[in-house]
Amino acid sequence: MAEKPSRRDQILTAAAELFARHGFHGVGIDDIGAAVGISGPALYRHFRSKDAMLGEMLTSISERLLDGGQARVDAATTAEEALRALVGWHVDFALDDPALITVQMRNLANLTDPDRRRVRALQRRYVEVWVETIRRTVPDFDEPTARAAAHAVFGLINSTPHSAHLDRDQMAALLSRMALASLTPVVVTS
Amino acid sequence: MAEKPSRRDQILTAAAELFARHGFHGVGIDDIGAAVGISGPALYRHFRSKDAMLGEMLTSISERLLDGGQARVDAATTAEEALRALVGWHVDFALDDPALITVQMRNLANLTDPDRRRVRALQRRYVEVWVETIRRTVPDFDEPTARAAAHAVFGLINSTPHSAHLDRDQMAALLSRMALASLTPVVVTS
DNA sequence: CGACTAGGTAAACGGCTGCTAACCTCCCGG
DNA sequence: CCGGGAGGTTAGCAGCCGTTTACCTAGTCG
Repeated sequence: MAEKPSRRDQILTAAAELFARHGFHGVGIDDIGAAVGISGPALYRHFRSKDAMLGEMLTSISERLLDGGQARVDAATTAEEALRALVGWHVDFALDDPALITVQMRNLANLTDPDRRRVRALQRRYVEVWVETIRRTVPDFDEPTARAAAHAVFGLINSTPHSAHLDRDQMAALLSRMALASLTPVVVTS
Repeated sequence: MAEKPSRRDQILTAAAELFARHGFHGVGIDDIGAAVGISGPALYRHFRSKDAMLGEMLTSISERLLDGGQARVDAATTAEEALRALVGWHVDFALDDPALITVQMRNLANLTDPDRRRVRALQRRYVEVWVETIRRTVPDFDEPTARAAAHAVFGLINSTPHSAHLDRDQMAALLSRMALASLTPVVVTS
């Protein structure tokens, strides 16, 4: 039998799906409770507040993204390999956890101030990993351009939740190819 | 002197910016009023409800996108030209109206049911324009693939609001190049 | 000049919602 | 066997917020 997920985790994944669909303010405490079979205020046995749920959810996802990305880059030997690994990592994440990706994209504004600072810091470090990797493979991108390009690639890959009409593997292949192609126009064009 | 924008339009643009920054539910009626120098309930002289503001905002943006896109495609003579025009059109829109683009991406869920139906219908027709154009330039994409690719390109271009650290023209050039490159990997790769 | 209208105000209401309080019930270790 | 903590429950409060109401201007037009 599978490792039973702790109640906290059950709640977090359920909440993530609801937040992704209806937005943070569009979901009530009672909705989240109902989604895990308990009702309403029982959640306060596990979380200090609704804000705390979002906070924990977003910091954990940001940490996972950063750690995984860093690990892939470290494991790669060439710059091109690193970029491919990074793209693959982010694509897998977006396809396997579309709810979390959606919440991270849309609900940063609903975080508590200290939580938002923490999450932003993690995200910046993740972007930095991308920027360095991009600049190693596309040397004629200056830093601001590489940063803008990284954000654009995030947008491309994170668009997944809006178009699930392809099966997972085809989607992964398509997104990876598009992402990599979008990052190497200079070689072909100019 | 410029054509004075009607009060309604002032309100809509102010509301768009607020909705983009804080989310629909994160903005109060009083905030919107304050942003245009009047206070609170005065808005009800111009709109039936807060929902109606979002509804009008999103239907108008969807109509503009569709009409503009269709026009560019009709004006083009070759398929490649049509695709370039479409990309340029969407990029310009995203760069000139980042708030509207953000709201359209994030706040579909907050629409009234009939409004959402209307907006969805318009969006689908816009996507259809893209799908047809993409398939004319990349014939080996089947329809679902082309649709997924279109959504991915939207994500890429709409990522603009998150990374304004480049000036407008550089940003437009970068996004256009990346978008076009992401759509034509097959020619180069296989 | 008088009356109607467009547009604004402040005050109040009513419902929704996050959170707390008080209470219950297993389960488990000494 | 019994006491306490973990994890539920329902009822209720408090505050926020969209909306309505009643009232007040300033133009404008017959």
